[in-house]
Amino acid sequence: MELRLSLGEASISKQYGMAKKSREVKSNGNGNKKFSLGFCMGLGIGASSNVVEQEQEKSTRKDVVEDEDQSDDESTEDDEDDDNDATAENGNTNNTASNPNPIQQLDLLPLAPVPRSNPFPNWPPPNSDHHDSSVHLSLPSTTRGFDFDVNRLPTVTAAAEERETEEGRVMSSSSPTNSVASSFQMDFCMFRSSSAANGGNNNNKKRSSDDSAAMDGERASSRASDEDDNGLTRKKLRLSKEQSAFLEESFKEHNTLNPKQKLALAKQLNLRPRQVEVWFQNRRARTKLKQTEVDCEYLKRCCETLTEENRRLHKELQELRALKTTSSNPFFMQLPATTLTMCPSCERVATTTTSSTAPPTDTSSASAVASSPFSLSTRPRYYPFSHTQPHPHPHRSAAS
DNA sequence: CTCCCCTCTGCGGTTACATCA
DNA sequence: TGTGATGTAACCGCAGAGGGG
Repeated sequence: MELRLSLGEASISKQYGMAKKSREVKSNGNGNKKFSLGFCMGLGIGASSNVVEQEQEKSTRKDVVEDEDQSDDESTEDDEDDDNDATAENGNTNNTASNPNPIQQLDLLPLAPVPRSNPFPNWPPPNSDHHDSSVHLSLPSTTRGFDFDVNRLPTVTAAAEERETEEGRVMSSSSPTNSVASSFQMDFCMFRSSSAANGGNNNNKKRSSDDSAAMDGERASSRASDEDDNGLTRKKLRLSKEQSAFLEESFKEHNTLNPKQKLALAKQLNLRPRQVEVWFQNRRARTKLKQTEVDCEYLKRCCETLTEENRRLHKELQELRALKTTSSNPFFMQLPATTLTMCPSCERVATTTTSSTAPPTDTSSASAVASSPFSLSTRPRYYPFSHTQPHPHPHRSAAS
């Protein structure tokens, strides 16, 4: 089987001209090799076996069940309803559990199109304004305003299957990057490997609680895409505005997610938990980057202000020296030492009279920096720089 | 208790793709 | 229509925490 797979991968990689990283076959930690069955469908030719379809559906169900084990408010009736819906949609009444060794059916894969069930029975949501994905499959994804939401797993109804069968020709002849089939199949790959990974985990490490088992499954599912988009072009999946807005709102509340939150969010948005996880990771990264930019800008302003202050001080010093050399006042030298300071905010020079015996104040010392209004502790926080919190003006108090 | 292994998670960096000017 | 810039989803590798044997 591995040989068959590697051949398939090679063909795909060759066909797509990809520099594929060697992650096609991995150990699942139990010494067994696991691989993506679904990748064979990535040829864009279409799957050929009902058995394969059943396997996909079965693994999908497993994912869904495990996901819903994670959520407290889910009942198993929903699962059954989903199963029924999927079966009804598919028109496939075969007993999927009756196949003892479905993996052996792999060699039937890459030929004729086959009816596909909906891997996510509740996908798309009933009130979704997204159209049946099968309608959009015939459209090139590069078209502007193309409405096919690649984030949603395709729902292929029996009525749409014929159309899709015809469109398979278009898909297979189109460029891989434009092929809707690629994302289509990537999703199948993930479901497939999810179940495989779950099995591996269960064999490898026995867990007593359903929770932990589900966690393993979820995590495996999360990372599954890392392993199983073998040879397929990574499809860019744009989140819808609604999804982004919802995620954004959620991020405002908490910028990290615990597994339950992640699953709930994924379920609510009809995304995979992995997508939610990645979105939050990227969102945190963006926040950090923004903060870095703000800090950078802030330090730049600090630098500019200090440069200006330095320039003024030099100018002031020159004036004082000129005054000193031109002054014939005998009391000039007996005046107490004066330290000039400038408020970086209002840019006014203030004088501080010190004892003539005291050492001159070093305005560039660390203490001066630490007391500077530009200390890092007061740097702005990812919002526009403002002076809403004016710093105390030492020279004002000294002057008063 | 300590060590080792495994899993999970977050992060930094990067890649790949979609979109726009 | 082609192209570079930009935004971002997805990926990779690593580190650290935590649990179990």
